[in-house]
Amino acid sequence: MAKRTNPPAPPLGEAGDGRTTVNINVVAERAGVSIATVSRVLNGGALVRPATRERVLEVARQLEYTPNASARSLSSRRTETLGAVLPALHGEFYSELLRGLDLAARRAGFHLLVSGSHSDRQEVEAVLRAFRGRVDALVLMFPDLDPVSLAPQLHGLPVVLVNCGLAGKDFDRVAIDNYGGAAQVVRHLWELGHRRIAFLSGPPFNFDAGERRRGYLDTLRLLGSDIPPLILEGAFTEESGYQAAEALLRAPEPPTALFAANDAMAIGCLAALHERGLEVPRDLSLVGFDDIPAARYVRPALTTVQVPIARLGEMAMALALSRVMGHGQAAAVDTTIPVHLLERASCAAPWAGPQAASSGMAS
Amino acid sequence: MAKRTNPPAPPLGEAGDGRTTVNINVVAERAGVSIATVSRVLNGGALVRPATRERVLEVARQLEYTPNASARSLSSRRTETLGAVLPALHGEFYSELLRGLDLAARRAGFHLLVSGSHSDRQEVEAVLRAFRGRVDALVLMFPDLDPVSLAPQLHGLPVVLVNCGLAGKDFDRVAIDNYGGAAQVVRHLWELGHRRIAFLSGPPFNFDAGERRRGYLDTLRLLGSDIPPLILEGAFTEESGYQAAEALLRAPEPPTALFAANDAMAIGCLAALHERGLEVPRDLSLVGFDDIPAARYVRPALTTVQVPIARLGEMAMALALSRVMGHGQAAAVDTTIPVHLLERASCAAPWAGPQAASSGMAS
DNA sequence: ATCATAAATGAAAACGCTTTCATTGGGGAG
DNA sequence: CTCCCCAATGAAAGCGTTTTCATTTATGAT
Repeated sequence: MAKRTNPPAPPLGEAGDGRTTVNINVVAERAGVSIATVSRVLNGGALVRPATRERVLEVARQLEYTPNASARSLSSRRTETLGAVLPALHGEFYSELLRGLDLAARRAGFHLLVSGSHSDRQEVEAVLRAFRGRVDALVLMFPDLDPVSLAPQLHGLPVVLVNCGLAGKDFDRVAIDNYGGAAQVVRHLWELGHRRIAFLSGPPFNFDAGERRRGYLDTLRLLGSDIPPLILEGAFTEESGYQAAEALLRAPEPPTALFAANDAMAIGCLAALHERGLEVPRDLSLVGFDDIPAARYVRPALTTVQVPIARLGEMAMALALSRVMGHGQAAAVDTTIPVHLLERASCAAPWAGPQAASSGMAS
Repeated sequence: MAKRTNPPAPPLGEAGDGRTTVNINVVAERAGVSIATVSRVLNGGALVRPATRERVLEVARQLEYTPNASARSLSSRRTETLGAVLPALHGEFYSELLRGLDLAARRAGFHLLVSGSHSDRQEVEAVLRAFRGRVDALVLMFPDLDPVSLAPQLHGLPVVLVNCGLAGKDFDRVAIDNYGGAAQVVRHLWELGHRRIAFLSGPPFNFDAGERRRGYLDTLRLLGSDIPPLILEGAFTEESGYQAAEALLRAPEPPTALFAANDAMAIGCLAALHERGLEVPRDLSLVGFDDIPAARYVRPALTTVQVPIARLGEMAMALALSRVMGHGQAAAVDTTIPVHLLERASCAAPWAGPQAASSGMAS
């Protein structure tokens, strides 16, 4: 508070006080050069005589000088920091995403300012505003918000959207190939001989969920299925998977395979089926999506779609960084990360044959 | 680069250019006051006439003015940002920790600058240096580094150490009650009737691992065990758990219970035992530590110690924040977060009774 | 009304850096 | 031996705030 009350102006070079922060002036004086030269040495390094450079560097090392980041960004208008605004920070998905972001950021010498736990639009806007002057670009992810409407808050910062629809032409975007992954699942089941393939969907407005559903429907049609698709509504939670399984068993003509839009729901199903004395994959083939760690531990181990989430993060960061370095503002980029099916133990050829009569299923 | 090349000085109030950043000057001019007043309105808000305040606020809103963070911190020496330097960002543990940190930070209106993936000391030092002038305090976690030796890099920033030994008197510290958790485990097994309780340890220099081991040993002694403790060396990985189980089975007098220093190893054990045709808990009682999600999914579900990791993060952040607000520099604080045993299905009374003869075990 | 006093406001000096522009010295070319 | 040019350096002007200190303007008490 009363830290700046020294009109006598502390004699620059003096470390006398013992606690005077070492700034560029001190280094300059000690090295017998101007602050401009110190700055040059520490940055681009162009146009400094080797001898001078050495001297400055030596003094800086000796004094343990570290440039003040705020001052630097104020002056240069670059923060060397990227912001990541996510719906949450914990959980398998975001954790991996973060790791990818961090990896790519550090590789480029950038820092990562994160913010999670946003429930409503208000909060997101507040954060976006607060990030002004703190970051050089943003990586945004909203499973359900409309990103374009946020544009005004962005103050012209480069933005990369992760896993969301409608990039518009203003933002770069990178997403998982949800559609393709779903297609692979359906194809796989189809090739095993399944014809009655049900789909357990995610929350209605979630982007990933929608894409996976679309993949399921399109592929079924593409394969020439003449049986109407069966879609159960889920919510990406284990609980909702459990309930869906119960509903499934009450269906007049139960399917021989179930494709759950994520692993959590698949695991919920598994529990429900197990309780009913049904066996996977004998009585029902089951596939998930995401390949969360638990998928490996359930019994039977879950066949699922492996999603390279960390790579998603890395790509997003790379895109953001390339905007920051910004050589020539090219048009918005839209990247899709491929995924692949991981066959484990929860699928088999249909028990009662492709032309399953509904009777054969009970017990 | 050539952004500042306008000697004619852009007429302040003019949005004419279309892209002139709105700063405090513009707001001041439009509101017909000095920048000092604008600053006052936007900050403490003391000593401004209500009418003036309203006018300024209105103009600011209209112009969508957001103060520049760099300038603000340069001047005020506060960044409203906290740094978290962790060994990694992904994985169950860090993910939860991060969530706690984020939660507490946002609650206080602070931002979170994170950095993970540090392999060696060099990198940590570099990050610490780079954080200067970017954060108001630090939350540090090194499972194995000696924190005190880093002090010089810290430039007098407040620091909170998470889960590490030797806080020294310079740093606050918050840790999980590893020791107490281990004690609970041993007691639980003892009460079930187990006397031959083995311990599968973590990496030698890891703090958590050491504490858990200490808890195991002390408690056994305290309970008056006359059987020498049996310690197997592990590495906190599933793989090492698997191998340990094999070693265990070759022991002359196999224990009736195994306490693994973390869940990953316990799960590895489980797999190995299962392959040998042994059944848990009939042939061996098994306990883990951490309560990772997978612990719930393995069969039998793993009895383990639940660790409130998010709370750990929250506490760390709270401590850091209280230093930043810094009313009176009290002595360093050392907090321990309690944990509790979660009984699931992997423990039972010993099969062959407390006075187990080694013969009874095979099959 | 008048003056002391307190409440509002403004001017200007930092904060620590980057970057422009001017200046200084040396070296070669003539 | 000059002259010109370029490499190396320094002076100084910002960058957008906060905060001190002085100044102006209201508020009461007399």
